[in-house]
Amino acid sequence: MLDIQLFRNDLNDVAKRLTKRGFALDSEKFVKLEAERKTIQSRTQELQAKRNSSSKLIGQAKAKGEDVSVIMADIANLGDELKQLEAKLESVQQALNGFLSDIPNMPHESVPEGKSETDNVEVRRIGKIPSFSFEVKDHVSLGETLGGLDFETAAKISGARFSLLRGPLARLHRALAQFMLDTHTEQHGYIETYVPYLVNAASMRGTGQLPKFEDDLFRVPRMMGEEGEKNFYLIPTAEVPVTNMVRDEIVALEQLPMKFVAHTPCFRSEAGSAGRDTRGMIRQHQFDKVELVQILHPEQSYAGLEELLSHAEAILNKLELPYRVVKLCSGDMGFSAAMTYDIEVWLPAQNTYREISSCSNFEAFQARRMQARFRNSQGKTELLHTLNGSGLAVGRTLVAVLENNQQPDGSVRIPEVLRKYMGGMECLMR
RNA sequence: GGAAGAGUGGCCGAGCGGUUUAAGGCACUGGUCUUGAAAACCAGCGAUGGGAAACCAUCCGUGAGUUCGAAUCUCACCUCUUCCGCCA
Repeated sequence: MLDIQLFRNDLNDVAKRLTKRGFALDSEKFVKLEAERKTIQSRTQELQAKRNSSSKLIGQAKAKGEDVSVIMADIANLGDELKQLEAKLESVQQALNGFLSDIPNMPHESVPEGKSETDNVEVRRIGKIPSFSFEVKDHVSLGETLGGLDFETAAKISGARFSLLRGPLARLHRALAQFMLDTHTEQHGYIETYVPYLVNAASMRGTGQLPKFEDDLFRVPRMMGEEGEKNFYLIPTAEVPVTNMVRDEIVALEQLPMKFVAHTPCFRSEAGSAGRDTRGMIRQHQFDKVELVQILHPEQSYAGLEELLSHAEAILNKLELPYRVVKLCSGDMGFSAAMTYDIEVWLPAQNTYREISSCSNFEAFQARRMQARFRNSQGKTELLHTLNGSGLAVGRTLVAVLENNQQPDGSVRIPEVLRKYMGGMECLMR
């Protein structure tokens, strides 16, 4: 959520900056709602003040044993009017809040302008693209050759967009996650966390998945009371539970920066992705990811983003996978982000780079929704900044490892750093 | 699932219809004292919204209700603690 003060102070500027990311702000609606809010709020508060002072007078008069009927008569009808006004104010404030909740974050000044991913800017390419003297196989056929990558059984058990791993491939998947966690905790200073995979609606609102993107989520009904929040949601990323650790908290300055890493499954409905990446395990309803989250002082957030990006890159470097870093243009960024770098890994079978990590600075956008604050050096509360990035998507990393390390006979060389997690195995073969 | 108890500012904790304008303490900030520090003493110190400011409003787990007036009374729900049952 953006700061409502920005809208009050310079609506045109906000509208202009949002246009950059392809969002058309309904300025008129804001002006109207805000004017309504102001009128109703001041009238409401006026009546509340009158009620308060009259009630106090009654109390004092009664204590002295005086007659209170005159004061009582004076405010006889106040209650009804107040009740109506309070209800009205509540609904206007909700409308205003809903209006703000649907507005995406504003891109940082340095974000390149653009409409789609074709306008993204390549920052650097690292690693040498492997050349093969034979026809390269994609991970699906490599899985067939090796055995242990089974989409048919997964489809039987669950449906499309699920995968099932067996044997050494399943172990390699686990090895990747272990390796990532160990690297981030031992070398990059992150605290390992284990978090819930089912979260409430408030958490989803906090990080920006709700109210706008409910279709992307799996909702788990909860048969409980008549009222209240009856649903759990499966997390689409560990960003949600981890970032929400600071929701409704005021943390001490000394606790910053906070750096957390979590390995979790991620669940996405992939609504609207029909027909995209249907082959293989590139786009699944369920996949594992090691996620990096940083909670920071506002002045440190952009340095933090570069650092976090380098942590994700370190994994690719150690795995000897070629990749490139791309800075997303204004039109391609996610709803809550102010700046995003994507890391794309080289996939030989597709002869292209594919996203394997996305690292974003949300500035105070999520923190404002979450009321996540710290006490600054003046002792005042101030909103935190939040960052997160994949470090990395485990399934896609598995795909990249398989495809980039394939041998003419269909076997796969295991990268040096993973071997200790594979019981010393150097090669996957049938 | 059953029973009992409890949720109050950054933390602890009093308050159970009207000087609560949320006591008191801890922590924190400033000051006095001191070579410096500690201690002691003095003062300040919650959050959110509105307002240029004075100031006003809201907030005592959440939501409804009763009342001129609710932290306080009523109802529902949530969370936590203890005990019982079940269970990986």
